[in-house]
Amino acid sequence: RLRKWQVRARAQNSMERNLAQAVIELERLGAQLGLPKAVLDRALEIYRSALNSNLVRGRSIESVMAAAVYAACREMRLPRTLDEIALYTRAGRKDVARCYRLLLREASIKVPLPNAADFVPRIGSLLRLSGATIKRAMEIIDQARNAGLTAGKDPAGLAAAAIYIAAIQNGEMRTQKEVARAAKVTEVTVRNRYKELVKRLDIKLPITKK
Amino acid sequence: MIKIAKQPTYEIQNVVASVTLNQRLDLEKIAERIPHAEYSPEQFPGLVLRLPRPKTATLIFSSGKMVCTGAKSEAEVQKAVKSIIKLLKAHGIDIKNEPIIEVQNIVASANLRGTVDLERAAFLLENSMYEPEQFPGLIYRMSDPKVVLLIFSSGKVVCTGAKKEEEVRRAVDNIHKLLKEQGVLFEEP
DNA sequence: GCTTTAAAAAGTAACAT
DNA sequence: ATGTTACTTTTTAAAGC
Repeated sequence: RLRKWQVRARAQNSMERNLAQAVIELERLGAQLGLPKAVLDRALEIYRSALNSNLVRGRSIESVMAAAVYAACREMRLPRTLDEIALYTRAGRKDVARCYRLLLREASIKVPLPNAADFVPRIGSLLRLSGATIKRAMEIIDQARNAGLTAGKDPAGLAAAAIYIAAIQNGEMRTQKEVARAAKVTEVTVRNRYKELVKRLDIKLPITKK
Repeated sequence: MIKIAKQPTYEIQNVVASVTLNQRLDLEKIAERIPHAEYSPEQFPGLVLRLPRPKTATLIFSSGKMVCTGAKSEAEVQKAVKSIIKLLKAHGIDIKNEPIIEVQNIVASANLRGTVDLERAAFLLENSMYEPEQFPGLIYRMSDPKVVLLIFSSGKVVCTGAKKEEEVRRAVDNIHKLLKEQGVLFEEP
């Protein structure tokens, strides 16, 4: 019986040690990404469930915590891409992505589908655009979804294109380069999405040629 | 007018097979004698032999086991393995046993002939994963046959993990039926 | 777990012209 | 601004680290 108690105590200790290290990692990530406390709390909950399901065994605490933070952001509809989070992690995007998929499948974490509109406020504020323009961009995204133009597309790219169009329509024009940088996608992606939206949604733009 | 139900079409794109020769092979000797053989043991233990026809790449190991990839059919696998053995023999490598060939994986592309609402499909299908931020297709794990399907909004599908062509056919028919039942496939040929 | 090989799908990216 | 090449996802065996 003593043996059983020792095994249990040892397991408990290793879990506590793991969690202590995970909290340090979480605080570091939270500070670098500037995430609100509610998201960090949720990320820790997710990490705890992963730990209790033995999903951390054989994986780095860093990768699993990064995946938990990404899952928490997604749950709470915060516009953070996986690449952004992986940037602050020693492990690469590939490893964090793998841990994230593990959380979805094995820890039965449910995450809402990414919505391009969720990215609009953040990109809009980075570009110092008006509330009206942000609202217009969200309308465009809504139209795009109804027209079936969003399937398979990167939500950040769609948000960038919608903002690019909305800004022009509201006389607050930003270049494709500026929008692309704020949305963390390439100019080519902004251009491709923008062209498709204008064509398929019959969007009329003020004479902005050249 | 007679309604002709548009059946999904599919095409096998890649067949991977393992081959057992039941004899050890000297990869160094093969690499020396066959100039286009690629062999870097520090990088990978297998020697790579590419055939132009059928267009395949075969990995050869010192244990006498091989992995043939790139064939478009099981018949092409047979041809490729025969060619490899003939090539080895022509370079003085003795092959005495008949190769035991086993298909390990079949990859096929398919067309459902319609568009798919991936967002709704992701909610309705239990074993699915849809992360457009990462990959444009919806990943669906089918239990019978046990294959994985990558489904795109265009109605194009990739089926992988099958070991028999029959499994590909069933998987494509199953997903076609399933998506129709769930009302997420909009057929428009 | 990684290394290597092939192949499709559609999207995004990097670098060249 | 367009074109090319390349990478993302999935599957599968092989021998060894």
